[in-house]
Amino acid sequence: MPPAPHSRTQSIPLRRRFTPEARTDLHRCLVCEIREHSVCNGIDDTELAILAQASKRLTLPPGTAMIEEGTPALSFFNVTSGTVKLFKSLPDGRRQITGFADVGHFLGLTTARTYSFGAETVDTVQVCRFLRPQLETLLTDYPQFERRLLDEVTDELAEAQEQMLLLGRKTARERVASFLLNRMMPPAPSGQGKTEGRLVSLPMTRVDIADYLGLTIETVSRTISALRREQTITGTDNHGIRVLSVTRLRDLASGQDSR
Amino acid sequence: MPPAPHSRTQSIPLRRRFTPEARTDLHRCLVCEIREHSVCNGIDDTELAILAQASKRLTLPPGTAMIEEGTPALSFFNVTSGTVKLFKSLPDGRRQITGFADVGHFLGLTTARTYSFGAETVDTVQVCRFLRPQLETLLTDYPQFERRLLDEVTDELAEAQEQMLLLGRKTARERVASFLLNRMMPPAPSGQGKTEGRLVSLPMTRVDIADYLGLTIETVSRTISALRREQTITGTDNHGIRVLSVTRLRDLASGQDSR
DNA sequence: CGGTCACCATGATTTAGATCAAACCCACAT
DNA sequence: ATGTGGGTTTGATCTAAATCATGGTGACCG
Repeated sequence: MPPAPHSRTQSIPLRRRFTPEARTDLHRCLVCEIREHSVCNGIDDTELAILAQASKRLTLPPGTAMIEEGTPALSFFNVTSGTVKLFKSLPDGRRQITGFADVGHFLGLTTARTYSFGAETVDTVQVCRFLRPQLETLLTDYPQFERRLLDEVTDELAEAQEQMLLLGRKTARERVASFLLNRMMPPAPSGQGKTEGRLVSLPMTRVDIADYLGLTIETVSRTISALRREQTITGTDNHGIRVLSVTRLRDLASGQDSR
Repeated sequence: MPPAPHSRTQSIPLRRRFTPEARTDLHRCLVCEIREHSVCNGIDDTELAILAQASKRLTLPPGTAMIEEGTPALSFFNVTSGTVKLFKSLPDGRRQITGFADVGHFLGLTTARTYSFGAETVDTVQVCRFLRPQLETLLTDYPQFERRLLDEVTDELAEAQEQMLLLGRKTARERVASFLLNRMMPPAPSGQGKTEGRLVSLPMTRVDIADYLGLTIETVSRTISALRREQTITGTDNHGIRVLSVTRLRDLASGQDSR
């Protein structure tokens, strides 16, 4: 299903002169190491200048509110480093984190006038921000960009369905196991394994994990302790956990609990 | 949205020659009363023949398995009447219904080789089926079709996030109230109110509702009984419920419980 | 018309996870 | 060195919803 290149492209003034700022922006996109892992991959190398001018890079400290629930939907972001949490809240303060947007993921897409969700940085985050009208232009001018975005949203929806299964039907143990599994880093580059076990990336706090898994911090804490006790995971540091038995964790996550 | 009987339109002016079959298909799309409420709206009136030839209409009895989890993703469907349930399951049989696809909604979209979810008809359902390659063609040839689909998926994702909030953080009462609210039919066409209260469309069983809300059938049953007892809803028929106080239900759904 | 079956309601009891309550750990500021 | 505060762990108790159990209702059928 390779999306055929579409030649509907409106003549784009490529030979236009760039402001110095635009030139650095172009450079930014050219050397962007996550480009091929994001929606930006939908745009041809030769037309990166367009992309660069449509977006602006920002660096945000931990705990920055990027999107406020209910405010006008003006921006679209692409995460180039760090982790952002997306969430929805109830009037009394109960909160559900609906996902973590890591490197290469987008956020802020909506068809509504206002955002129906909030977004806040977990750690230091770099994003490229697109304003709404500029995103619209990219979508109509670059079919491959639009196609790429469609694919991303489709994947996002599949993940959301998986999370609904977790929230609606899994036990606390199964939820935590699923979570750790999902956040496992790719296997170490072979050769010298630093330590035994695969690393899990956990930049967020227990509160965030609890709000993501539909549990309380106490239950999350107890469950992680239990997994540690029974040697499924190790690591005393809260944000650095190692999976000792991936298969065991997989069994736990899908309810094949032997214990 | 009662699916009005197709009015037999007479001769349709055709510019090109179609096979007889294609001609009936074209007719089907031309008179399709839900077209403007679905992705098909992305295709121009003059090019409906393309759309008609890319799809096939099917009528399916209640309880038909349309999509089996894990099977090759070959089809894409557009619902033109009835209700389809989408779900994911765990090895031991626990099931989470991730959504109900009603008239105008699509199902079967994925970037993966196989479906990660199942789909089964709730009542008698009519769908238009597109095969994968044909869908791909439509997407690349008709940017507005693709855009429309992107918008649909984006909305779907927003709904999924709302459902995650429900599953992760709402009480049983709040879940049932939210569900009834979401499935309320549009307000009666003014004038003579048939009976008091707004009708709720519930073609599915208690088991389905429970699997959608992450509860057991007993809890769903008890909760509906309680709402009836306290005059928030009426209707003794299981599939025909009326909302007496929409505002009350809205308060319940968002946790502003006065009781 | 009596029997089977699918679906629903409701009561009694159990339990997984929430809530309540300390205490600990560690970075950092005074 | 000593508080101070955010984040975490662990234990004791409570409770919302699950589980277990029973009966009802109506559709369909030989």
